[in-house]
Amino acid sequence: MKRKITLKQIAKELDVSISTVSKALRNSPEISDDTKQKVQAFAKLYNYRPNNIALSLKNRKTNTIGIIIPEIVHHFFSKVIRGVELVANNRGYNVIVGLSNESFSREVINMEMLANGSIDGFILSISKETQQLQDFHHFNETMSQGMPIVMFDRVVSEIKCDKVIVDDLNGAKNAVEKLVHNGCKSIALITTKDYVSVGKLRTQGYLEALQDHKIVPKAELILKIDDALDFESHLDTLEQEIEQLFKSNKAIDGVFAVNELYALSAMKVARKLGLKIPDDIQVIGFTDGVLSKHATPSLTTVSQHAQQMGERAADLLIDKLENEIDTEEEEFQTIIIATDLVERESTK
Amino acid sequence: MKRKITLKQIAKELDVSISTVSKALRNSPEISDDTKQKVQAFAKLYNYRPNNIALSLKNRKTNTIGIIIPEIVHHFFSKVIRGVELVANNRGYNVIVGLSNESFSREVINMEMLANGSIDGFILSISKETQQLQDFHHFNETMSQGMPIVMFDRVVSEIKCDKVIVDDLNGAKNAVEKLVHNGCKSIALITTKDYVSVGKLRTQGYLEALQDHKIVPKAELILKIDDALDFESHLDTLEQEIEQLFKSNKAIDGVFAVNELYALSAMKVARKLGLKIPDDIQVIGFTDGVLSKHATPSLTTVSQHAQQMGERAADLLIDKLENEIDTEEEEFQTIIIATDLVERESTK
DNA sequence: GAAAATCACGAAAACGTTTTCGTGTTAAAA
DNA sequence: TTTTAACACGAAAACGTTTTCGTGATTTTC
Repeated sequence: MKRKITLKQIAKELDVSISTVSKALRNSPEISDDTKQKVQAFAKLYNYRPNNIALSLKNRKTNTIGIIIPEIVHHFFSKVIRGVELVANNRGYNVIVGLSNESFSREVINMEMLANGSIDGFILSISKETQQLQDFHHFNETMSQGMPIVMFDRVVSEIKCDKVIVDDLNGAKNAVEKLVHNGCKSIALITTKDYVSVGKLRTQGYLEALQDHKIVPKAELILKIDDALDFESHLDTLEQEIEQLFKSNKAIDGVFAVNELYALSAMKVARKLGLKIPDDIQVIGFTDGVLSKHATPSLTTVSQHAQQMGERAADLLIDKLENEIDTEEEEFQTIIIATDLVERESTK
Repeated sequence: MKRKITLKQIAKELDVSISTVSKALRNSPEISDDTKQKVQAFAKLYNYRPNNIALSLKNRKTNTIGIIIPEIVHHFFSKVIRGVELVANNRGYNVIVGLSNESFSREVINMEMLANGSIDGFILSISKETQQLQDFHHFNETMSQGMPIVMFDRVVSEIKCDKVIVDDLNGAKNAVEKLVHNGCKSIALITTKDYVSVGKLRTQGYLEALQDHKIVPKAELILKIDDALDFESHLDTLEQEIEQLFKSNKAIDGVFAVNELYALSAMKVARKLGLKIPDDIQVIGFTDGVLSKHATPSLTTVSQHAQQMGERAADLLIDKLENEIDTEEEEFQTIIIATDLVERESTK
């Protein structure tokens, strides 16, 4: 088990100085061809690679970007990561992943851990708990130390930074309009409590679509789920609430759900109540994940282009990192990613 | 935008030496209480945190582990990552994620990128292409430079290192036995080509189970899918092949599939052919992901405990990193994670 | 043949830490 | 009072790079 070879060792072996070795390897004109050849051959033989840590320290630049997400076992977030990885690697950067598990304190700890020199900038989506607590000091602190942040999906307007968001409002609006055009007269909404920023916007899209078509929204058609930290385990409750909704409103012929799981549950309950999809009732969900694609019937969804979000976020961050020219007068962008309606079997 | 504060700056402000500041902050008895208080107060005020990069360079230890996986948009792998993150963070380590996208060259590049000082050790699952090419030089090189590797799930026996694997053989065997006990007389197998190590083992488990019950395996009941790099896009072909299988063998009353997608496709085709699940035909899949849980009918699967795999792998790696006592005579462990059969609606 | 220019290389600083060792000052022991 | 011990701190090296600047030797120029 030999250690990695360093410039110093090469210098010693070849009886030249460290500087000569360094220059020879970088093909500096200062060094004679003889010496260059000798050094380069030796380096190749021993498979020399410069130590990244030393480079980071010297250049005060790690070429690594940190990404903090609430949850990794999640189609949307993992697709975002893939997008970030893709452009980051192409542009010579590494990616460190930190998980907040939807917890405020873990978000803070993870950020502090990475902020001390490990990375050059952050890409993140804030945890539910942080959204509830409305405590954003860690973002401000990080940025005030000159470390740029790009937020995606779950953003907070109070923080001035680059952002990449989904056009939640119009995505929802288009989906509901689709239902209206398909002849739905009584469209239910299954959404989250309002503190979840994206849930709120999607709800708003639903309302606007109805208003545009002169349909008066009815409160009894709107089901707001309290999605406590893990909704996976509350499937029963979820289904019961939906069943209640359907039973109290027999006229429902369309459902818009703000995520896949709600939509799938709605379909399941509908089937249980003997309703045919899409003949008796049509369903559209938000978030185009694996579940939608492989459900039976497959689910029409609003696609968020998660990978593209990751790519844009990474480009935004790296651009900022590499253009330190505009030191003062920071300009922040917000990129809005349009959604697509992916039509499948759950709508006519 | 102030830069992060350093020891040097504190020293200058307080008119002491850098060493004094360092010692004061680490509560060295060499420093008087007066000075300590002064320094610590100042450091707190300016929110001083030691620079990780400098520490890494000094200690020749990054406290970061690298994890290379073929694909992140995948329930199994993201669960493994979560497991790794969990114990890594608990034990004071960061996690860097690299994606090979099932490509040999990207696997090599990613490893080289991280191996030059960025991390202390690897946790990885090899790409399909690497499995095909049988080129493992990068693993050997990495290890010969003193960087430990822990492989999980897709491992290769030629490489001597710690491993965490699923008990694929017995997992498959148990599943098939379950089908036998449930009265299935003609059990089909949907698997991959043999170069995929796990596919091969699961196939073997199927065969052993049949033999144990004196059932003679029939070649026509075994469908080997050539899962080229992305099977998501070959759904049609997949379903056609399965339909062919079912039509040519009307007696089939049980199916064991080596992954979720194959199992789901089998269910879909069966339903299309008018077969009732689980009455006419029972289905079991390998890999307990979201699809299985939310399918209708929900799918009985072999659970691999992905998160636990990640945890064990991380512990294995960190143990090795922190016990450098046994320099020579390396002992390598292989941890076998037992599977569970999660019974749902697709079996009786 | 002397001055100037070119060449080929080395010394040293810097990035931000920690730690070993040395040293001047004060307090305790003889 | 002198010697010794304890105290409080600073200088410097080390981790592995890159880069600026200096310098001796050789070559060119007039």
